[in-house]
Amino acid sequence: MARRSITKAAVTKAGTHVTAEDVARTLGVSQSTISRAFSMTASISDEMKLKVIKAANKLGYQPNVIARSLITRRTNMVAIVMANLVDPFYPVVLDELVQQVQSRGFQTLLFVPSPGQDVDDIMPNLLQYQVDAIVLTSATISSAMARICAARDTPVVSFNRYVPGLQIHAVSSDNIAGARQVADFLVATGHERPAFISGERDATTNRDRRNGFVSRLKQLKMNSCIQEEGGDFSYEAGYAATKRLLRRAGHPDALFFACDVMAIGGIDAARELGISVPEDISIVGYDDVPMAALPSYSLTTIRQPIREMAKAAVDVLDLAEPRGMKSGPTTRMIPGSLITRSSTMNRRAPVRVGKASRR
Amino acid sequence: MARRSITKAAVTKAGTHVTAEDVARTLGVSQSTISRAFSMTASISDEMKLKVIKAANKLGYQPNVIARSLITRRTNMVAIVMANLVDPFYPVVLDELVQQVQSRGFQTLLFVPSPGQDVDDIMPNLLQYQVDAIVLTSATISSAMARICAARDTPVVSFNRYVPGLQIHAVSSDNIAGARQVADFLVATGHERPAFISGERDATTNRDRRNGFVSRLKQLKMNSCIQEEGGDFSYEAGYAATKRLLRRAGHPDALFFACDVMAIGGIDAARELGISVPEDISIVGYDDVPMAALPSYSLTTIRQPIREMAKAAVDVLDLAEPRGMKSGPTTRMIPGSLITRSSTMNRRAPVRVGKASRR
DNA sequence: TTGAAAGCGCTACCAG
DNA sequence: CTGGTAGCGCTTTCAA
Repeated sequence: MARRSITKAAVTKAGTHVTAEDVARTLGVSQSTISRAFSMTASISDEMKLKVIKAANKLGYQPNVIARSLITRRTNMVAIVMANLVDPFYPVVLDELVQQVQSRGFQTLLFVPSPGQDVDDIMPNLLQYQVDAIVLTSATISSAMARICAARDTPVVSFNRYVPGLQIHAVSSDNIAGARQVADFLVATGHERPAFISGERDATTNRDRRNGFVSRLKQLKMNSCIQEEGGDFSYEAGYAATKRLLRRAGHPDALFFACDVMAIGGIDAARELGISVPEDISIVGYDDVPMAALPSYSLTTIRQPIREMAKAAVDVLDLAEPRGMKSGPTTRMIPGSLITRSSTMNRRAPVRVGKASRR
Repeated sequence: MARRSITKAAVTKAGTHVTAEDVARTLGVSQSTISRAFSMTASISDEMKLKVIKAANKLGYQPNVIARSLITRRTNMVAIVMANLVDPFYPVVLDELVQQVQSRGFQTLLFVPSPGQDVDDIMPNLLQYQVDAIVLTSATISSAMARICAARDTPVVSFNRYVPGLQIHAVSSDNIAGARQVADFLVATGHERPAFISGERDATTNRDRRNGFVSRLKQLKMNSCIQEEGGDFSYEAGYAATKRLLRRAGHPDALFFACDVMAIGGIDAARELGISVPEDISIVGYDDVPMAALPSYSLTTIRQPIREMAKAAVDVLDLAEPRGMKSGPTTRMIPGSLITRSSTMNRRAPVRVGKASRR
């Protein structure tokens, strides 16, 4: 026993690893008092609190949040799962999400599934870290996994995807309404042969954008909408699909892409074929990524309100509450807005629509 | 049917916090045994291990890594501090770093300093989480903070910056050598009035690129290098600096920017002024961000070997070792390579240099 | 190989 | 308001 305390004292002296116990000893108070000085709920005299803080600073003491977590059952960590960091849409999403998380006094544990790994595979690992909440971006989990999270009272929100019936929260922009705005706009500006180029076939974002677009065109008595499969949401997919489409007969006069990055690939493909944008063909994207505003592309698109979406997503996790999902799963759809730039033009009065703006 | 209800029961129980104790009780063994089944160093019979794992799965038990951390003093978390997620260089860096961290069985705790907050401000918070190591991207800490980390045996590596004399590891690309390659290339292709447009004035990346460029030009008997201050590494800074520079007399025939994003701003600015790239002026960037390869820009640049840099950064943290910095701070500089595209041309034989390539 | 017991550093409850 | 005391869930001696 004696040997043990000698060792401990030596370690303390070395400056490594100062504990509340150490601070208590130098002050001749109890360890509980040190704890109270760093808690905002516990009652402690201002005088004592000041004394403790001062001593703590001198010794370099910082409460160990890991030890705290063990007893409070809260780690103050939110897991964010994000499969694709490189597509320009996601850095903005991550930035806004992390800001929201941090502004509530929480930290972000970031999980990037390796290629070929799906979210369910990483969930067990993630849950071991006892995170207080989980944000899934452009991904979903199985209903079995959703049940496990519910049983643990760990709220989960899906960002930019939703699965009807799945017992997790969801926040996305209103993709159907956004796509309808595009249809309205293209028809109003005199386009007669619109096409939709899809991204990842089964993603809800893709389906909603396509369905909203096609169904609104039908309502407007425009029954022929060419469709081309891109396969995924990449630049390469947009580029390749555009080349295929434009080489075939019956050229469309407007292309609506499932996302901006694809649309930018589409613009480059059209230009390579000697087809001018917007004189020969109008191009519309979805997202309003930073690149869409560059003068070389100046892409007409639907702006996703990422900041509000991120705020809504983190709000619904209800981090201030002790734990759990209070009110059953919520689905929130936030409307986007049409940003007209010069990748589209009015074919009734052949003047460029919108104005070029740099970034 | 029967199996189904068992599963359901297990999940329900999972809600009430399955601990090693619970698994031990159902198996009639000690809690220590459960612990040993999930440890790879402890000795346990294969038979027992299997039995424990099976029971654990049935009950939905997962070891609580927070509790484990308290005693092992290792959280298996690496903090990554990244101030700017939006500039296209950083998503790639983050992606590679996280891959490296995860591939070693660690997780990433991501810190994004809010505007106006510097890294020293967030370090105390970060250290409370008892992370095993810290990666700072494009940022440094005070020497006082470096000493605190050293005292705690928490290794720190600075990615893409270095501070001579600071007791932390550093990994960056060899910016001086890269800039020299640019100078060599521009002189070899007949440029006579080069200019350098700087980014953030005091960043080591900026200083090394400028100094490497200017000093190499001098060696090559080209003593006049125009310099223009951009102020920061943004598109806007590159755009504005280019406008200022090109409106003044004595037009340069080549612009070397402190980074790609600035160079892209520069291309847009030049085009707006009716100056053709590369016919009237050659433009070179630094980084090789994904956008640099787009046909609209097709930017000649120095490619930073981000994957190797990320690997080197995480390697130097020596995560496999119990703790601490074994061998004093290391500084590694990894060479980049010149990628010639069509934003530059050979002014001796006026034909475009390099070939356009999409992304 | 296994079980019992002692903590890791902290919070939370109970008296005083 | 403060000190004592009991754990949080786990790893790790030390015996058996």
